[in-house]
Amino acid sequence: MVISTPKHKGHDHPKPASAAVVDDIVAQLARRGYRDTEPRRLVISAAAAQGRPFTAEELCAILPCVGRATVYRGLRLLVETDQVCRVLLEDRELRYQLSHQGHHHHMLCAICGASADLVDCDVEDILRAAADQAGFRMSGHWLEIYGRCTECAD
Amino acid sequence: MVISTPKHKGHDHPKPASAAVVDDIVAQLARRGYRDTEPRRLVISAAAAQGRPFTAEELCAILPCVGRATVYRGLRLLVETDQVCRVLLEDRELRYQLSHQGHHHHMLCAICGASADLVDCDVEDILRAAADQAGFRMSGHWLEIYGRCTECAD
DNA sequence: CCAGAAAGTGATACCTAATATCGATTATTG
DNA sequence: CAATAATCGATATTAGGTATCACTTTCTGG
Repeated sequence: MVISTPKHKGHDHPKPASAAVVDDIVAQLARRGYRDTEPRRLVISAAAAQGRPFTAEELCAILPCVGRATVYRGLRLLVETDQVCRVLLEDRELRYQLSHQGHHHHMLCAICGASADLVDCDVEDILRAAADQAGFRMSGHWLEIYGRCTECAD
Repeated sequence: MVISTPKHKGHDHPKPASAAVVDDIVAQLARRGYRDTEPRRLVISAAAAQGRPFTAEELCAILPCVGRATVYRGLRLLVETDQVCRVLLEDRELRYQLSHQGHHHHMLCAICGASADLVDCDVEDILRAAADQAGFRMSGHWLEIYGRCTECAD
């Protein structure tokens, strides 16, 4: 079981998005036929600069020069192309986060909002087996884990 | 526009809510100091009559004689007192369902909308262990399983 | 059993998050 | 460089749910 912990310690602040990361995402999109536009880059860049899961509205506030619809469209596109994943907080607020590709789940800190990836965990096999036993054919699932990260442990 | 559009096809019909079930829930509420009112009973009765997870709006449509706010308040109360639990569909639509007490998860059929309970599964221990390994102290989680029920399996 | 406090109700206003519309703008490509 | 298809952004709209507040009902205790 491999854990990829958040790279920021403490109450982090947005860090400048590396141009390389943005370029890479833009390239991924280009490969699928999506254009390289200024507003799109701004959305990607702002998303990449966040240290933890963020809301669409937060991005809108950060990018007053980009239309609201464009921010939402950009995020949707990024989710559809697996560049960004969505996480659900306990109060059902929807947030976004740069995706570290591949199937994984998130552990979300209720205190600082940080997120840690949980990969290579065998929950899925267990779920599938349990579903099977009930004659249920599992095709997908949604799982979020809530708690406190190391730093907020108390 | 509010129409009760069952996005579900299939095999079930609302069954008459047994008076005993309603009485029992009303009694549970009374024990906590909540009053026994006509609109409340209507909400409980309608909820109990559903064969599968339903939305608040559906209940509103079924109970045109009960105010919208009252339906929502009633559902919230039932959730808070563990009489009803909430389930999330894949498109993040929120639905409700009479609770069979105790911690459990739901398997939701994407075809007919039916829900089956998953109990006595050890997912939680696994999740807690995985979280521990990351120094994450798990306090809660949200899990929904999507797939096809036995009848829709074909 | 009855008055009145407290809980509950419902019409409606409001709110938030998100999508749809549509004319103007921009990126590609021939 | 012009054509055209994608994209943008201001704005309207929708969905789902909460807040308000005057009115009604339930329950209590004298």
